[in-house]
Amino acid sequence: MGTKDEASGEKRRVPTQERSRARVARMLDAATEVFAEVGFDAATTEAIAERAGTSIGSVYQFFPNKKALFDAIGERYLDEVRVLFERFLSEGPARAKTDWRAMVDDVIDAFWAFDRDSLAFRAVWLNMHRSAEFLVQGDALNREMAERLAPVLGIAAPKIKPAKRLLVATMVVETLSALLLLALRRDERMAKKLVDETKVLVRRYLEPYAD
Amino acid sequence: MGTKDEASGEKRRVPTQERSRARVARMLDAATEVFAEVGFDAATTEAIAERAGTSIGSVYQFFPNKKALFDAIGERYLDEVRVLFERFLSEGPARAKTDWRAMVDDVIDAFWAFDRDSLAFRAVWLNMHRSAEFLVQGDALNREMAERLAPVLGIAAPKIKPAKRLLVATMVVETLSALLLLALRRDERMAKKLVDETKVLVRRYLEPYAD
Amino acid sequence: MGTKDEASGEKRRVPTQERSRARVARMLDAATEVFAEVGFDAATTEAIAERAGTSIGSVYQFFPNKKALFDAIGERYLDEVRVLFERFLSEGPARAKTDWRAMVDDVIDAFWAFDRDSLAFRAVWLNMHRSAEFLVQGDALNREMAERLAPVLGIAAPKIKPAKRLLVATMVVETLSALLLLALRRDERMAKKLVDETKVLVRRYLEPYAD
Amino acid sequence: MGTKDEASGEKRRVPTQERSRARVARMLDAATEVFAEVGFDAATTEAIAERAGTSIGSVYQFFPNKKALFDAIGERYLDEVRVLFERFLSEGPARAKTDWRAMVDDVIDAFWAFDRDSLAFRAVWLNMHRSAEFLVQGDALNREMAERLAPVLGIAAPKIKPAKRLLVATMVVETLSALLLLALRRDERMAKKLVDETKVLVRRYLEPYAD
DNA sequence: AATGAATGAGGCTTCATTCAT
DNA sequence: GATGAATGAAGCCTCATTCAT
Repeated sequence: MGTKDEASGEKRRVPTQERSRARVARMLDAATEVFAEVGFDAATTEAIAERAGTSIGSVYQFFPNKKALFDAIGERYLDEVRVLFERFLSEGPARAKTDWRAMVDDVIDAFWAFDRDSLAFRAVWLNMHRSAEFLVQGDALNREMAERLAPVLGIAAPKIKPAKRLLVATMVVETLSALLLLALRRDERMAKKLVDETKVLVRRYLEPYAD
Repeated sequence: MGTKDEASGEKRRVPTQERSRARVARMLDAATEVFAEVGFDAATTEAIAERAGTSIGSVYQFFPNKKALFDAIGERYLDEVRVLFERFLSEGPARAKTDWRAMVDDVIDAFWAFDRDSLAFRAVWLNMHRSAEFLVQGDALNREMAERLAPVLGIAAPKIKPAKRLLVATMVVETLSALLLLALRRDERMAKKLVDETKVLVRRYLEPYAD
Repeated sequence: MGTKDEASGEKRRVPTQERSRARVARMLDAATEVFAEVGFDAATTEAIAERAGTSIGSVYQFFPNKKALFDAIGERYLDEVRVLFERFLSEGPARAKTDWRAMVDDVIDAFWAFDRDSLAFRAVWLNMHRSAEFLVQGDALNREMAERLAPVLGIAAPKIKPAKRLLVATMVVETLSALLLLALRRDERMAKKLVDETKVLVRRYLEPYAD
Repeated sequence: MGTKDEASGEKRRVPTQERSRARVARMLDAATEVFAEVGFDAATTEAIAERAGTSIGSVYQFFPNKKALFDAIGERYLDEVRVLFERFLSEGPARAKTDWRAMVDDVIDAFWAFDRDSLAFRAVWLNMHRSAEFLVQGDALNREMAERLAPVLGIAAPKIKPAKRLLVATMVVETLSALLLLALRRDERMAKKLVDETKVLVRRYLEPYAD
């Protein structure tokens, strides 16, 4: 986990050339968009290649099959999420302790901003439930996020018994995903309301665990 | 709503004979299973027919296309959900007022039991996000559930301003769905923990709105 | 030829009951309409049964397959054509001799009137070219019509050598069919012009053969 | 007209490479044969692909659907017919005036030779009457041929009032098609007789209009 | 490495025909 | 005899994947 070389073989070649790296990035961007827009099955490799400005031949040079594209997107999404978490963790335990309520808001805002722009969130979470094969990958993602959240909770909500931390983290991750996904398909106004109410929900849930 | 002749233009025969009715029920059961297992796109009409113990020809006698099967499942699911809600509503507003906490638990237990057996829940919620076409149907379902929940909240949580009731109901519906869906793909032990924690979450969320 | 029991077995049972006879007639009418409207392949047996006010089951009681319906229509068309010819033949050779020009006009008018109402002409000639199987049937029809026309020509156009009579008759039949078919798919005004010009054409063609 | 991108929305690739062009030509040849042999509906795309020595996938790379193949054949046929007409028109009005009888013979001979080899004629005229959708295309072809013939008639048969020219041309085109089509399905000997008699018919029809 | 033409398995759907009631 | 539900073969078309250039 987190070390590349995933599930379906993901990558055939490690792109050493700079140009290749950029090309692969364009492919992933394109795939993310297409998967987010029409879903995994309706997405055609041709459409992805075209939007990436390449040929399918080139796509298959780096990804053994369609699924590998999806996996790579998940991986990249995770990488970005890791960075996001790193940021909050680096703010120091100090803040988590004293100001956890505001921190919850910040985290939710950060994810909301991130998800709205990147589309990766949508692509990943929307298609994760596709089938058994995807679930493994999906749950892995889910679990990693929970694992990253757990230590934060350890500080912000010290009353949670260590053994239960992962459970609570999982609850939060899953709830947050569902609600942001919902917000994503509503109009601007409603989205804002949903996001704000999500903050309320998470705060109320964690409150008794805090302090 | 609830009177047949839905969305995708049911240009097909309406089952009047007893035997046909049973057959159609078998088809819907089969479709529910297959959609729940492999997702809408990966599900083949052939597989559905086979599992239903009929021929594709017969399936198409009642459903004009694959999507119609899904819509019918959604409709049937909604019908069952309506019954579930009716039950709680008929218990009288009395309980909602005094004993709303226990009532939340009961509702969650009821849905959990229901969802675990029927698979319809899984089939519907998992595939609802597929595409624009499905979203309409999916959000309609979502909205109907929220609308049914809203009045209950009106009694149990009188502090919610009427204008905000639907928002809160939507939050609960969506959160509940996400968490039960999660529980559904975990093992027995973990599922129980998740369901229990879900009760906690919902209660805490509603608490300040109650009384 | 002309004795029933054609090609694909045509009829399974000879309808003795009056009711059955009427029913079969309705089926043929329906088939004629449908074949004329959408063509043989696009015509569904179900549509034919429905328009005939029966069930497919009943259709198959009298016709072993779809093709048999078409053959029966051809047969019935031929019967009607025979009657038409009989009429002209019975007017006596006298007229053919002295007044053949007017007779040509009458024949063409008669066919035009007949074809426009009955639809059978359209159904038969339009679908006759479908495939090898149909061609046999179609050419048979063609030939029978030519054979009926030949003796009339023998009188009206005595200069045609007997050996050539069938050739000329075939020419006339085929030309007439093509032009009436064309007229049938043009609007009223144009149709009239075409029919009139057809008379001119046939007259000019036969003129040197006459007298 | 004549520039590609026809009717059924050629959303497919335009063959630029030499190899592709040859492949497409093979597909059209195959389609022409199959359509001519069994008719449009009975023709299967698979059969066409096989006879063309390719896969259906390749066929669909260039033609969005079966109908597009037919349209392309019609278009190609028209192109060839145009060339044929061009030839006669370029012979100069001189001949049409003095020697129109021989010219009629030549035209008929030319078409007969052309139609016998190309099969396109058969494929097009036989299936043109199929349905409303085909009629448009079919009548367009019919009309174009008549329009090309009209000016020739203007010279050869100056007695036809300009307003009537198109009518006469249409008569000739349609008659000629019907008779050549008939000749095509008879044996060699009979075919020759029919073609010769066709010349007689057309000459006699036009005679009074000439000079 | 890049391209994109070629392949063909497989999915959805229709409809002629059968047969139990 | 009549009905119409049931069957399943077969057709059109898509699209993931390969491979020659």
